[in-house]
Amino acid sequence: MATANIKEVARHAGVSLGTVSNVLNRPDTVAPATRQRVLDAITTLGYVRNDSARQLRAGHSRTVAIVVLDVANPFFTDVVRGAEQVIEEAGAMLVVCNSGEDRARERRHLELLEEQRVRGVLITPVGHGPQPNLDKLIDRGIPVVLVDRGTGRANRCSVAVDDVLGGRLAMDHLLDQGHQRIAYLGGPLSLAQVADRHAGAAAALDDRGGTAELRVAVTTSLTVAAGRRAAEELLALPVRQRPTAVFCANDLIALGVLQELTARGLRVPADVAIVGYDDIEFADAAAVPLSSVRQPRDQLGRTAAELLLEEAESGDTHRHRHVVFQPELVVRRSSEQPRRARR
Amino acid sequence: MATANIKEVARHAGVSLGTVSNVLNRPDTVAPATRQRVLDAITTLGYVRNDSARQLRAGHSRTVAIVVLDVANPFFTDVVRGAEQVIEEAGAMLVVCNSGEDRARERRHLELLEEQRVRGVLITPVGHGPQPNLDKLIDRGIPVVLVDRGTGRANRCSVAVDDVLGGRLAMDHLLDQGHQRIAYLGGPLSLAQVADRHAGAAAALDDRGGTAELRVAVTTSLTVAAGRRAAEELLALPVRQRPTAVFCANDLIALGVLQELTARGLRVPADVAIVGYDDIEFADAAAVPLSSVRQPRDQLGRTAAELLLEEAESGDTHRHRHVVFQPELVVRRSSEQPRRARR
DNA sequence: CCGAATAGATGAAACGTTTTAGCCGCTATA
DNA sequence: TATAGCGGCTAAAACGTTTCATCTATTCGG
Repeated sequence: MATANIKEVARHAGVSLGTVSNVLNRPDTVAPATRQRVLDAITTLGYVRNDSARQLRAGHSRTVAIVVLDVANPFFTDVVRGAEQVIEEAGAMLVVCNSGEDRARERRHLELLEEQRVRGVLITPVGHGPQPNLDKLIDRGIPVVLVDRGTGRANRCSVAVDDVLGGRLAMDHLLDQGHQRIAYLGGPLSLAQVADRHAGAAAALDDRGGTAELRVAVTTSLTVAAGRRAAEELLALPVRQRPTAVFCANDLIALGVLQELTARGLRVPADVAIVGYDDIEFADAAAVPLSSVRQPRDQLGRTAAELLLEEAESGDTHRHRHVVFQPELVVRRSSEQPRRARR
Repeated sequence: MATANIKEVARHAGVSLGTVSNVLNRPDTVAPATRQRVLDAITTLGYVRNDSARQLRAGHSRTVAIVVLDVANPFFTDVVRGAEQVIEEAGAMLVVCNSGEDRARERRHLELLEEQRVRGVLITPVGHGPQPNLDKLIDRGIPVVLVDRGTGRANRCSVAVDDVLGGRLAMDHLLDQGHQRIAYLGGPLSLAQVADRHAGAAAALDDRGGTAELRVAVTTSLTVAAGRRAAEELLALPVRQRPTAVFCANDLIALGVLQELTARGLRVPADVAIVGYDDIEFADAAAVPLSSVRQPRDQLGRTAAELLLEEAESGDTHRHRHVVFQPELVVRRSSEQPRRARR
């Protein structure tokens, strides 16, 4: 069906085009009788606003985008749900884009979003370092809020969880359990989350000044499959060098490690202890319930969305803010085995 | 920055407006020298196409939407990834909308998508029965493909997995294990998936003609939390009436049940056997690895996207198709306990 | 060397809104 | 009675593209 437009509605109701627009946008400025006539015309013609035309006129759309590293990662789905809630309350629409930890895909998405003149972008960027794409958006006046990534940059807001602290918490815990050979599993290191959590762990180790050592095994991504492969590598080591505990950059990796170790006959935590990160819903339901560093996921999303809307409303008067949440260690069976001296 | 438009580019390059458009859309029709001049102007001005204007002209956008019941459900995230792949290859963009099993939100999303004149919609609808919103979209010429929902309807394509068969597989398996009191956990029943899986289970029971019984416990949603609550209810039953096996409408519920039962001191599968549905990645990593009915998730998404694009291209000549995949039972520890007569 | 074909570029119309300036008829005020 | 103010409405411009009919050189075949 050739969709009816505002002009046909006007003709059908015997009013001018501008009046129909007023009925739609400022109903109180038009007399009740005419208003009703217009509304009737709208329903009989099945008229539906054309958003392209509105946007064109307005100069920007009413949608907000969130670009995440992995749509299938429960951490991000929770962040998305938090953001969604706030955005929808504001009458806007949230579209979810998946960069898949791939810079090229991220760039492509940002280009498309820029063409669409989106109202704003929430993003967990793939890399750290300079981000020309994001700067371009900001130059164009599109608000950008960094999610799960703190920054000192003055030209954008951010919400984050203190990943260095999170790394510390996990490492301190494992050291407290007496572990001497510990591995950090995660990657790619270009992800700031991965790097920061490692930095925290390394710092905790340093502070102790003991003989414990931290080996790093870099994975290609933060998925269950990557965790499985990483576990295989650990198992390939001579037993005397094999870590007695692993700290994983996220829970998906931890679950992969757990699966692979168990499949190969090792016991968790007796042979190898595991601490994950994110405390996703499935951590608690795992074969051995997983210790994990918990992040306030949906609050992260909600706050990010609020900052974005605030910036979009207030325009130039806006002062960028950087919100940092504190993580929290949740200890479960995967790391809790009481143990004495370890060798 | 006031964004540069095509006219300024034209002026800057000393050509007409139409020529710039040609450079953008049909580069081969313009002389190399001018083309280069235009391209230079584009980069120096930082010109970015305005998609609203393009859409307005074209009459429809280049984005495709997928409306899912729950963004945080791993089943749907996998479907989304499958669809995404196909859509992006075609140079379009996939936006993910979350109905949250809520009819009102679903309707709101569809209205917004209609206003946006999206190229097409992939959707797992909340209810069964007539779907006026979808029919409206179709009337307007927007292709709709039903995901995970077969239908005899002639005015749309669909991809689905045979849920009745899936229910049968699960039930047959549990009956084979000698269970006599079995519960089906899932809801709301308005979800066709939930209803069909139950129908399959009931049919399997009928076919046996034995004394086994199937109790139904309806949950409010398909989440881990709902599963926990359902398990509590089961535990409230007198022991002699308590089911010895439960078949869950999806894996999230199954994981919730597993968690709650374990927390209350029951053993799985010794005291209660569990079979889930979807075979999500975490089923295998659960405390007790979960038996589950596997669905080809990303193929579901891929196929749906392909059907949609096909319809969008071919227009009127399109013949609607209904693709049905077969599910497959994956037996793991949660239901595998060898057992004799059961009482 | 002429007419026709052709490559390359142009100008204007169209897509469907929102917004703004202004018009008309009426009432309240001076 | 003249004027200002106001509610209700209209007409037209503007947003930034794409497309199509048209125009102008240039080239080609004869």
